[in-house]
Amino acid sequence: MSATIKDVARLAGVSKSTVSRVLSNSGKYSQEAKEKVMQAAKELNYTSNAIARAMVTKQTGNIGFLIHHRHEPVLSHPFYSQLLSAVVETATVYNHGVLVFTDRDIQKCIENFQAQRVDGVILASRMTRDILERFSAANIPVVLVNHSVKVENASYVKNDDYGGAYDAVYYLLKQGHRRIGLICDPDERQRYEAYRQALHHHGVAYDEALVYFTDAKVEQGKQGARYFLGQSRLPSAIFAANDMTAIGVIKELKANGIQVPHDVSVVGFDDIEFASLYEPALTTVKVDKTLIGELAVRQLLRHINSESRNEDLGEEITLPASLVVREST
Amino acid sequence: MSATIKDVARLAGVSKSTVSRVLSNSGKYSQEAKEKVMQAAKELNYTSNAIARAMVTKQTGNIGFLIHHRHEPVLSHPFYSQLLSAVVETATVYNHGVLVFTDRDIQKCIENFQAQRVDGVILASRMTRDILERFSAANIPVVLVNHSVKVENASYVKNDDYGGAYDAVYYLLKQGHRRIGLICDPDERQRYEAYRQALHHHGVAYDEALVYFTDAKVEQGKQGARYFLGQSRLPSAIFAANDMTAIGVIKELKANGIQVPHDVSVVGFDDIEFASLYEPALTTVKVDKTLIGELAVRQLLRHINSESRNEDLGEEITLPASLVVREST
DNA sequence: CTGAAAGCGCTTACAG
DNA sequence: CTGAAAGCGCTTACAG
Repeated sequence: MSATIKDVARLAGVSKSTVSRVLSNSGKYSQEAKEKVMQAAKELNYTSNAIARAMVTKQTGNIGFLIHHRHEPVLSHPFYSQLLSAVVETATVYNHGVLVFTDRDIQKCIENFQAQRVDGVILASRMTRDILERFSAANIPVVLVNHSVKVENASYVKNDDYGGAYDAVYYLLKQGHRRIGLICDPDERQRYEAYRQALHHHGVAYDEALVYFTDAKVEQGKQGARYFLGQSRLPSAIFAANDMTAIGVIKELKANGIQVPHDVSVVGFDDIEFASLYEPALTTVKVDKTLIGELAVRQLLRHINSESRNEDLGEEITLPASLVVREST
Repeated sequence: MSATIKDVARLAGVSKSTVSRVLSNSGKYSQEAKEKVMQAAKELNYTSNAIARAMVTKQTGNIGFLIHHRHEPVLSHPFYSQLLSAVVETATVYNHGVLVFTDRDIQKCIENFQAQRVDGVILASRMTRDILERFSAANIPVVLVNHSVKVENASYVKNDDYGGAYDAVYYLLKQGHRRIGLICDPDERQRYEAYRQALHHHGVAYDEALVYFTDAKVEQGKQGARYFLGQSRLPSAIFAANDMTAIGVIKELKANGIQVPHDVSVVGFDDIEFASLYEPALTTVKVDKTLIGELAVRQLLRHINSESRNEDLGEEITLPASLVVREST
């Protein structure tokens, strides 16, 4: 179908070896050879075959992106779509493609990545230790995003969840709030801990009844709001540790005639694009999804390009999170 | 590194051919051979090498997803992220990976797709005819999403933009509106035409001053609102032919003390997740992004799997669009 | 039903 | 600087 290196060689009157050298710009070749090859390649409309190259170099030039959340696809979640967008753009800059899989069956995803021989993968979902070990066994470099299961020789790019959450709660405290509700994904330990500590440091007793664990979705936020609505006394502020949840909370409160921020203050987490668009605009913890994505691929590429030495390249980058005060508090 | 078919063959005491047959479940093999091979494969932790297979079968099992918009990445736009999500999920079901590229340089993307030998690609962006012809020349099947440049042997999955937009304007007309503004991406010819026709069919003169062409973004929506605000008389309704634009319009109107829908009605287009979350919840034209994504990969797979015959498989699927009336009108 | 052999399109030592 | 040859890990006729 499409021309191969062999066709080019024949037309240029040189060997395949020479063609390969000039096309990949490696090794030595004469200016004359180069011209003939280039000319022939253009004439034949030659495009390189990454598959065949990968066969020998063991590098496909593709990185994998894996995402799932409790067996549900979340690729369209604003947080992840922005992350993926940054990943794809950065990878493209470095001439890498990104291969995406989401599947309820995570084992199948791993197999696919292995079969496709990706050079490395970015894990954007919560993974268990044994899953990480499979990657390690398969000798596939990984970098984990916003993740805390430690495993050797993996890199981490994360947001300062603890700091961000602490700031959020501290801010609420400073505003005079003492009854502060928390709605949090049970996997977000850092945010939960920060909430506890901030309270503790400021002499506010921790009240279990003020904490509601649930998924990071709008509907779950509504549920959380209902949970608080069911209590004899409403918290004066709610830290919904995710913007989608925060929006659900506000909507449900409004539906029950409760004004935000007049009656209850709400702060979210993530600063998705919609946070500033919503009304009231969300006070939230800003997470730099674009930078996270960018650093994740950079870090991964570093692993990939230094496979030779078996040193532990595991590095951990934590990006600062900052509170953005808007209208919901 | 990882075990190959050869290792499995040795351990199982059969030939590579036999291993290949049982592993890919093709051709004939005895039950006995199967057991030995399976056992050996498991023991060695064998995973197939899709690259090597692609080398001979000429099928990588990957499809490409290309997106860009006037040289800007839009992967994180809610419309496209939902589309991609559906594409990835559907592809996964059919055991295909999806390789994503976004680049300002679209030629480079095409080269990458060719080099990676994707089996086909889904084009989610506006493409010019010559770009489509490159795919055709490279013999890569394509399916275009929401796209109108016709090219032979390509399939189209689109939304009934014309019908949806017509319904939206008709609805506004029925509500008694006569001065209806339009804010529209210049590439969305169908929406524009539907606007004109609906007006025409109902005896309302077309007024060029009521039409503002711009990009489908929040900021551009604000600009559009300002444009109308600058006129001596505000339209009584604005059809912002994209939800992001519609939100921008509403925000800007509000900022100027104008109530939606009390003073001005606004209808959007797309029904992104945020449309129903925003306040006022957007009246908009619902586009089934998930179904579009699903049908696009199904259609593409059909092309891929019937490459033998050279018949024109170009098919065009148009999905109905329906108006969803909420609070902004 | 099974195995030996060729071949997919490249890259990379190895000689020259 | 250049070419012949081996080999990457598979699949697929072809014999048997």
